[in-house]
Amino acid sequence: MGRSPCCDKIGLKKGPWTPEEDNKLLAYIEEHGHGSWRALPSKAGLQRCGKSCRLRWTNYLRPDIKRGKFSLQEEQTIIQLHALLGNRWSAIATHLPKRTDNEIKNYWNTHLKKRLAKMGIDPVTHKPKNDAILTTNDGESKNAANLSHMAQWESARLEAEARLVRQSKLRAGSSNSFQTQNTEFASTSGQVQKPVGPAQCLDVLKVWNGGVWPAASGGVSAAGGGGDLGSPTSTLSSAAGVGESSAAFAEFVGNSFGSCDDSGMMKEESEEEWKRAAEYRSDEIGNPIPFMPGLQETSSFPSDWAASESNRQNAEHVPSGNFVEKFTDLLLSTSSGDRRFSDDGGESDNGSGGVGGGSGDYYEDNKNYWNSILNLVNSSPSDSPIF
DNA sequence: AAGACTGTCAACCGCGCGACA
DNA sequence: GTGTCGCGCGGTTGACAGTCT
Repeated sequence: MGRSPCCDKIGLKKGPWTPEEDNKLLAYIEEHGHGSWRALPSKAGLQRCGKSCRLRWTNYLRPDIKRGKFSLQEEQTIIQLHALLGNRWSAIATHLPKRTDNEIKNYWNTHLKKRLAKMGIDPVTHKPKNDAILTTNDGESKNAANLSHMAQWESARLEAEARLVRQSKLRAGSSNSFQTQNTEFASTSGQVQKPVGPAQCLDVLKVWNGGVWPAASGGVSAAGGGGDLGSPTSTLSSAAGVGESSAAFAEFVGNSFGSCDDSGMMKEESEEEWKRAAEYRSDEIGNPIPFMPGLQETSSFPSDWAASESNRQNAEHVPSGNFVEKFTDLLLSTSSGDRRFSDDGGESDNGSGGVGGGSGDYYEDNKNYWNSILNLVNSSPSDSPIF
């Protein structure tokens, strides 16, 4: 229903745009704005459908488009946001203001997806392809299975919540409520009672940032939602379960590219670097679990599990030592310049290489990681359809 | 040198949604 | 309540360029 027939008209040109057509379109939009896309072609003297004009404008002619190679930072952003948002390219594009969704989508499909796959990461789920990873720890297979299930469930639910947020944002107009929205959102599933604004998904990260680090906070804290944070249905767990593994991975990958040039652009050929990153991962730890630190030790697990002393011990059995420490070490060095040897004293712990001693730091590092995401989100345009 | 193969990316297609009559 | 319009989104295609054999 409601299908626009505009592109079915006979006589409309398809295919590549000529410079003349570009000029016509540019000239018209500069003078009149695009107005109704459907009406534009005839007004501008173009034998194109409005849809084609809109695409040409938004993907190519728009003056604020940045073309050329993606920077390392942009790559990281894409991977992180893809982990959180999936194939919602327009949402991702709002965090890369000078890139179009089409460009990001193409870049993902032609570069990033393949690289992730090469490293054994499922580019869809952002999990290691070898699910046995999750079951290698004694007695953890059940939790892992539940977790996987929850992650899928949460992913779907996050989608719905994001939609609600988006709808409410539209209703609220382009108000300045972005920074002032409540923090109720992240508490429990089914509690999207107040889809009042775009800050709610952001609050997921804020709550995550604020209180879900069991070891660091002495248990699943109650930021925003009381004990419900540990609920298997919390949005939080979605962000953690679905997002963090890949996000952590993204950070790792990004940081493992020490060969960026001064402009922040990745040098050719990063493929080799990715390979090395993969080798690093497997060689150093012999177990890829640390790529999913959040899955192992965060509120993705039910709170009772996370709070349980025995399970916490299990969590500490997660081989989060060398890799995680190196990972977070790298992470810190990237998110704030090379600070791995600086102020917070992280290096001393990292240098120890001890798993147990690094546990608290591990949570801190995860927290830092999500701080980076949070910063990313906070610095994103306020009209982001998602955040 | 030439054909085959692969990678890239602009553009198209189909669908869903909100606004509106 | 229903149908139409207009738009935006994500998936896919196909032309072109570069690389390989």
